[in-house]
Amino acid sequence: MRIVKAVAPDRVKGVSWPPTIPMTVANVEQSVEVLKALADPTRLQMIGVLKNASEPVCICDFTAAFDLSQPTISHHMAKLRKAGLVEVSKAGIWAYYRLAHRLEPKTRALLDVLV
Amino acid sequence: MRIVKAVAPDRVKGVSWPPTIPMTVANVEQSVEVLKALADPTRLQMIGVLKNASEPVCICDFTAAFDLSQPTISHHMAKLRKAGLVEVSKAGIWAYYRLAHRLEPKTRALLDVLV
DNA sequence: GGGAGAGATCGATGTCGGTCGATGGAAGCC
DNA sequence: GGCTTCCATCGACCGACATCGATCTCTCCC
Repeated sequence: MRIVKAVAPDRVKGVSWPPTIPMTVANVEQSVEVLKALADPTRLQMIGVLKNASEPVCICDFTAAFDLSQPTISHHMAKLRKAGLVEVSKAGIWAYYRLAHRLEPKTRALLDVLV
Repeated sequence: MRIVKAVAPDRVKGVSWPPTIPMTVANVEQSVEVLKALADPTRLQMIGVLKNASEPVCICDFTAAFDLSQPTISHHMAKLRKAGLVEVSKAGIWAYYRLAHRLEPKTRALLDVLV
């Protein structure tokens, strides 16, 4: 526990203790993008399904599983796609989604913790 | 790769492939709360600073380090506090923040990956 | 008590994000 | 060609959120 009186004299804003931020700006931005993509119940469960699935999953199954409209499901999948978390492969009428093969190691570790 | 024609007949919505969601609702909600708290550049950097700090950090240092107003910094810290990620200890005039000691193991692992 | 400084809260504002209905485009079937 | 189905996109709506100035509370010091 710090003793306040002892540090009071040299507590000048931005001078005594400029906290060193231990990440680069690019690093933070990239992490935040992934975190934002995962910070939604629907999308997190989607990722959970895809991570545990042995084969790509048809998006119509998500539409059936979640009580949301088809555009909303598609919107969420698009977010995951834009974040680089999932990939899509069209097969005739259907669209099959799976986790991206080439995930950043950090992202992969994140998913291993979460799901 | 799936052969579409072969699966077409039994692709009935919600019948053939109800995707099993491998997490409980409570689990998802708790993870999403933490992810939302971290899915902001300012807050993620705050957590990074606190995780690497050997001592609690005065919030005035964050106000000096980030180019944001004092209420905004306070608002972000409150979010981290409500998510259970940080703890505050008042010492005289100043407020010192640190990572919560009793973090969920999953949350701890999350921070280890991120920061 | 009175002034000064730190930090939390309030109220307002602008932007972002989740959701839906409607529409569009592509593939399969008659 | 015409119809159907699946899926993405668009436009709109509404609630959530980041940000700020103003204010309040608390503590310290004179």
